[in-house]
Amino acid sequence: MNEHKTKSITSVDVAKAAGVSRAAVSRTFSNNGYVSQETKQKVMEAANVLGYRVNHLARSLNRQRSDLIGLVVADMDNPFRSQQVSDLSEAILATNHRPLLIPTKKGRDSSQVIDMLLHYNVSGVVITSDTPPESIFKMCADSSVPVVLVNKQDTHDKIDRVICDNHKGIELLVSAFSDSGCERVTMVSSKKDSFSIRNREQMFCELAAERGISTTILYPETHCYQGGLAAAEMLTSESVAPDGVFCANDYLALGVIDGLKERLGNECMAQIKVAGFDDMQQSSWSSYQLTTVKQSTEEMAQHCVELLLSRIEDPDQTSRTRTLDVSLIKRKTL
Amino acid sequence: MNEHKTKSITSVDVAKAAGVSRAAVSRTFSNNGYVSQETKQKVMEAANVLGYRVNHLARSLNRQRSDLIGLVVADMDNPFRSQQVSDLSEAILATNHRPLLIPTKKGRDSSQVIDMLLHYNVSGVVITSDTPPESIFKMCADSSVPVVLVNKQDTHDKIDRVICDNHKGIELLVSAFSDSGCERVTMVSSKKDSFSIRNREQMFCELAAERGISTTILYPETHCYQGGLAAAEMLTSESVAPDGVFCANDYLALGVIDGLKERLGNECMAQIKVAGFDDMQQSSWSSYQLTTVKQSTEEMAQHCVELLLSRIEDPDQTSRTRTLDVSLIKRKTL
DNA sequence: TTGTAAGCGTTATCAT
DNA sequence: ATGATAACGCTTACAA
Repeated sequence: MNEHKTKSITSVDVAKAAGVSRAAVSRTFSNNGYVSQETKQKVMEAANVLGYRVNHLARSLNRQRSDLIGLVVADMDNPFRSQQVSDLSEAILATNHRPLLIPTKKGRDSSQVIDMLLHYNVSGVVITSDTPPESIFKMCADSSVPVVLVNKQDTHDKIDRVICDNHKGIELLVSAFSDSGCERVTMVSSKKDSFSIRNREQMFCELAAERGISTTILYPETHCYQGGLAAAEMLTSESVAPDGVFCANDYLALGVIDGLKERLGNECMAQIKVAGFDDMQQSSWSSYQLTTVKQSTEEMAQHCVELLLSRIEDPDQTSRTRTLDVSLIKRKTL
Repeated sequence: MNEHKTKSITSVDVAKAAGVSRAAVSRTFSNNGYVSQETKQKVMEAANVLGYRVNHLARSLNRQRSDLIGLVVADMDNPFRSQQVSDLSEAILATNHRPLLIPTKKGRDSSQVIDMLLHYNVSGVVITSDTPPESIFKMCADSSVPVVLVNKQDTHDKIDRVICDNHKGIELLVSAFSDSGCERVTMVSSKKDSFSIRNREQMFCELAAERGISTTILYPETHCYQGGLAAAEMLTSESVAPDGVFCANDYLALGVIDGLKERLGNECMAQIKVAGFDDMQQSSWSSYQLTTVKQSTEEMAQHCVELLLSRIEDPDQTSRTRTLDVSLIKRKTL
């Protein structure tokens, strides 16, 4: 417990105390180059006594990479998003990198985001925002910063993606609707743009048609709880009621369920089948018991860091796309 | 659009291009020291052409502070927590700092957390974890890194806190229970330790007693949805049913409501008053319509950055505690 | 107002 | 295996 309140302990201090050169200190802490057990020991001891910690800023400056990973995310209010963020940051930490959180709420200027990323020499970037301005990842790619896009359509040279298997998911769902005898199912989509939503929309129509299920699509303003509420209103004012409702994501579905219950009473859920997509935490709550398709955020995070790490190793490999497996979670609503 | 794929543009490049010294470049970008309009202009132009960006790593190394703010948070699964994180990171960004996200999930070694913080010379730390190991903020304080504790009891020299006004909140709630004629209300707490929970527990018992309301306390394992479910089970197996239930936080309350409905049927909520604390997003969902006390996460975030900034300015001022105002949100359950 | 030069704390190269 | 030494890119006295 020394009292150097202001001046911080550097490798020089440790070197002096241990009676070695600062190169030796560097080598012991970076596991790089040769150090004898003996000196390593001495260095460690001196470091402990002095309370020395490697200065990552200096290290990063020298190595030209910071071990920081930019985590660009919009809509953290969405609980599914925050789950993604949580798992991503855990995964990033697990690989000895640090997540630099960059929320892109109410239209933060994308050039600002780019600046943060580039200013800090981030070693990589994960983008889970719904509609990331192309400029962001283009800029990163141009500066040869590894980028992983999560559930985004965009494709770009040297940029990897991980996409959840919407096709399989929709297939599972359509089968389920079909198996429970649904003939007219309405899909709840959203006006706001999003790859996942559009993609699911298209596939649902295709696969439903193949099974002889007729489809209608509703477009509330947003794809969140409020949007679901609005969709429920549209649903109940339609001339012929559908026998099933597929929501582009769980967040919408919860709103739809609540809206339906509000208008039609709690028992209405027995008459109409509802399904969502994502399997967010709340979907399992007993007020909802939503049947849905699960995409594991943990696996997603795992894929992201693997892709990132591999591209940090070898920046010039061609773009890869990892598909995230999904599975049907059968609950009460379908 | 130049093609220096690998070599990045430094202030020297800009200086050359603009025909000035690199000090001039530094001055223009750091708004520090004198620069004539004329040279500023030249520098800016050259920088634009070259696509120059200040290297924050180098700047930080030199200035001995990184403008990074450590965001230490546990339990990001809790939607209220993620809302806090979201607002905090926005507020941090707004002050031209960057949030370094440090989740402390399944007992990450606290020394690891400290390392991350100290390795990067963070300019400050916000801790919203429920039970942050004392060692973390002690270490930071010793290294004179500004720390703000959110809803924590601990107090330490040079460490600031922002605490939500539990007293006022509980008062509002007790009045509400009293006004609707409740005489026996059960409080749902939790075995897991948490300042907010304990604090509310104690105050509730005190204030309820003053009003002649008798209280019982339940201790499920955790203070989340599952804990609420468990509490509901205990509640329904008690000999005499209470006429009111106060949950230490909304997350518990949602579980309690769902548990109650499951056991007693949907209509049971007419018989029993329920209230929570925090006002998380889901509490307003129509399946719950939970009456609760709101603590604004935005204001909380605002307080945090203000305290942090002020302490960065003047590190030696005495500890301050900011109290977060709360208000009663009346919905259907009480 | 501008330029020069000395750091900031590491790491990597090159001798030894 | 170890020790000088030159980067890494920026800021900031101090001179001019």
